[in-house]
Amino acid sequence: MSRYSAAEIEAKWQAAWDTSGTFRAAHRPGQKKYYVLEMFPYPSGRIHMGHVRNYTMGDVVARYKKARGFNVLHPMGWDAFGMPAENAAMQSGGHPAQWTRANIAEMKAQMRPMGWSLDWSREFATCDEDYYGQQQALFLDMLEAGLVYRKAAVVNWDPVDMTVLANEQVIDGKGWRSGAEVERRELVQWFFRISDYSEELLSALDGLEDWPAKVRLMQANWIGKSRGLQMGFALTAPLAGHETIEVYTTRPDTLMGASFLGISPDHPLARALEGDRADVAAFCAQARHGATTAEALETGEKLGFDTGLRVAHPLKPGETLPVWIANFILVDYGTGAIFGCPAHDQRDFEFASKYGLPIPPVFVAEGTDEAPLREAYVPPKEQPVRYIRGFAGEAVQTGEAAVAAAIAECEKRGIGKGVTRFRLRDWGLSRQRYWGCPIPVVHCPACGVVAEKKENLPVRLPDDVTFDQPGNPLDRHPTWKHCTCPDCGGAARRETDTMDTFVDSSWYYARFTSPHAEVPVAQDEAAYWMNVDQYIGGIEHAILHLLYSRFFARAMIRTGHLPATCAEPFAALFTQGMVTHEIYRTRDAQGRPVYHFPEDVADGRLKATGEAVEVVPSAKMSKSKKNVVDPVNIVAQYGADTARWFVLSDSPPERDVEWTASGAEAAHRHLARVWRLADEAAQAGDGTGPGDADLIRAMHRTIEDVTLGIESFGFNAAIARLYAFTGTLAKSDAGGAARKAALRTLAQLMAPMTPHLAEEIWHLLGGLGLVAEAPWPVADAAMLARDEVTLPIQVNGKRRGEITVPRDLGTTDIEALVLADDAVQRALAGAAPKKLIVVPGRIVNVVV
RNA sequence: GCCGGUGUGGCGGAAUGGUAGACGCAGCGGAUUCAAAAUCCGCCGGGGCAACCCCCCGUAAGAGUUCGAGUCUCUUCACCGGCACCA
Repeated sequence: MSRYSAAEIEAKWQAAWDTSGTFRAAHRPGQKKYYVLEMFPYPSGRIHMGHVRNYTMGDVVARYKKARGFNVLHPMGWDAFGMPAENAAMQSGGHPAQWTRANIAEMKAQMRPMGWSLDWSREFATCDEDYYGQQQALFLDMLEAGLVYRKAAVVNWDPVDMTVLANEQVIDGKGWRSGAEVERRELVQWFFRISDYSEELLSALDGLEDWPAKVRLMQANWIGKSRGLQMGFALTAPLAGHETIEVYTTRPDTLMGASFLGISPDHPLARALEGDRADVAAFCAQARHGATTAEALETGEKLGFDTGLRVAHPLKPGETLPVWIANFILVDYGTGAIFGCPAHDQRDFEFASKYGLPIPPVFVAEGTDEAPLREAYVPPKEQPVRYIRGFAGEAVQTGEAAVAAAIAECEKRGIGKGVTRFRLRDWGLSRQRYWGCPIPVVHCPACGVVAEKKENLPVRLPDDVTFDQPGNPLDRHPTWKHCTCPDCGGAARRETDTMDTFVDSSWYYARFTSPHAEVPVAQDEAAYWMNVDQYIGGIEHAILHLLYSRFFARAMIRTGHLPATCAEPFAALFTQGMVTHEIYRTRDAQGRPVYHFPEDVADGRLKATGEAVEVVPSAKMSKSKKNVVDPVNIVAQYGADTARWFVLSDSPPERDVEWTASGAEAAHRHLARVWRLADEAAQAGDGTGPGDADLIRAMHRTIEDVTLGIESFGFNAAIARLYAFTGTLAKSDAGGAARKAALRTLAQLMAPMTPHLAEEIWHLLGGLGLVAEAPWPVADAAMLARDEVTLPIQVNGKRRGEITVPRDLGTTDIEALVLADDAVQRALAGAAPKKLIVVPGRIVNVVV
């Protein structure tokens, strides 16, 4: 009799899997494949519980699918480019490559003891020359296909990271990583033409049935499709080459309610006026400044400036509207100009009220008459309203119908055309950083922008760079950027921008199918392994990473790098919840919060001083709050199986799970109990016992439930069933043979979650080979059916008793038994039941 | 503001329209032990009752559909997430 020793068991079985190459994926054309992928990590140097949960979920799927006979691909790599490596170099010297490589080594050393069934032979880092070189090849092909272009653009400039950010990387006006207030600058930048795919990226969402509806909705909102009318308003007096002002509207049905025309301070006409008139320039400067401050955004005050210009109303001959410059109009949405319809748009209403402009209603609620408005009347588009200033369609119609009618009418009259617009903008990928994939082009004074030749790839990052000053080290490198033009051979300058790191993660899933290929993706491998059957990661990537990847897959199809079937690279997506922990806080002499690590706290007091701590409700583990538990410590204390078991139990995978010391303790206690049961069974004989049939029946029930649980991502429910079965096993008076069979099955069912313990038990009780390679147990349908069923008896829908009857007893017989039941007799009190409902095999309800 | 989601014991959470609270944590009682650790067994939503018989209440609140509602419909409230001068 010995004790459960995770440390011994886990090292042993990890070595066994390695030796037998259990998790090495090989292309086997005859076998059905299954590709499981978890979002690869940034090599920060430490794994955290979030990684443990994410990768354990993927591992459960991978191991389960393998047992079900699939040829499983379950790779791992590193999202290795990016700012933190450069920041580290700036702060403490050293080189980003060195820092990154060391982190990868350290993190891998923490990951391997977790026992995840990863094919490490496919490992790569995005900072490998091999990887980014192929990425450059992809880029060149995309450039040739017209999917990449350069333009001058007002960009979001992060003054702390000294780099450009994509719109998506600006959160509340601040850089997503640095948190610094973002500035606007005009720079020539590289862009991916993701907007070419707006319609397709939107409509294809419908086909992603195994994605969370939430994620699909978030992407649809992000793409932001709208249907409207684009039309020109003619200036009464042309100015600086402007004869008309183009306006986009989604509510052309409200055209008769227009009371002014508004343009953005950045609109070309405003800029033209700015040059001539100091008052306009002053206003525009104020409006631009105001729009970026947090205060202006919160108060949302509408500022306007009447230019004195006027435009003709296209539907009202002889009538004109004033042209205002307004701070709330965005230059880069629509045409940067609007017509204001204050009666039916709250912003326009506020604006018109402030500046005394008319507010004529276009429609009123059915059954009401025109009356002065105190706020804009904006009913849902599908609600019918009565048009009092309509010009197309019925007098009473829905907004939707009116918009369609208005577009048709305007097109007929030649005063505009229906257009579809998207909020999604092109993806700016230029970054003025060192630690990223160099953009493989050359600027030649004679030939212009020239693509690097593929045989010259990769364009390597130079090693000898310094980080002692802000800005782009590539740009100030003494020699790197000086090169010859691939076309004319003359002196030229290399592009010093590198790619946004989201590019790296937009195709890594495809590279895993052929990580060492001489081309970005080997077609036969991609054809076999793609698409990812199950992708697992955090909800925080719902928009950016997933949208970019969907675009990249399409771009790779267009450039011949992926088969046409790979447009949606992630067939199923699962977004897992976070790992949270209570926060322990005390206050220092100044009343500032001081946080404490969980291991320094016991029974609500600091171990060191005995001072009582304040317990703040659970939140995402974060270093700054010190509410973190290091997986390395947990593995050292309890073993990987305990950590794996615990992060899967307690909460449904999509929800947050709270890490508690007592929960981890309980998980470990349970695994030790299972081990003990196996150890006892191993020493028992092979005899029979009175509980054999019951135990085997319970075993089949458990196989069924656990299988369904895993299939449906109900890992917590599967684990609950395993707990229950362990309890049954412990109490069972079955003989040795049945106990051993039950425990071998238990080992198999636990193997996806606690693979090391499972191997140990499997081996101990005479299982053949590795449990990791054994086929999944199948529940015997005959064993699931009971000979007798217990039917609850309800009286008026409330449970009052139960009867146990043979499974196939007829309804009339059941009715007779029910009416004879004591509780029913009591409820009836001599009267006859109004109704008797028998749901065979389920329940009986007596209505009195 | 708009869109979406979630509300179940002290806590995390179970429950194809069919016995609400599986399983785990915490708590309580007991066995074992000289004692402890470890382990094992039992109890564990609220109220009534001498009572583990039984009765009443109970899944955020209110209404509805149904023989039967945590589950479906409507209204309200709270919390969480996403988007947000997007014309």
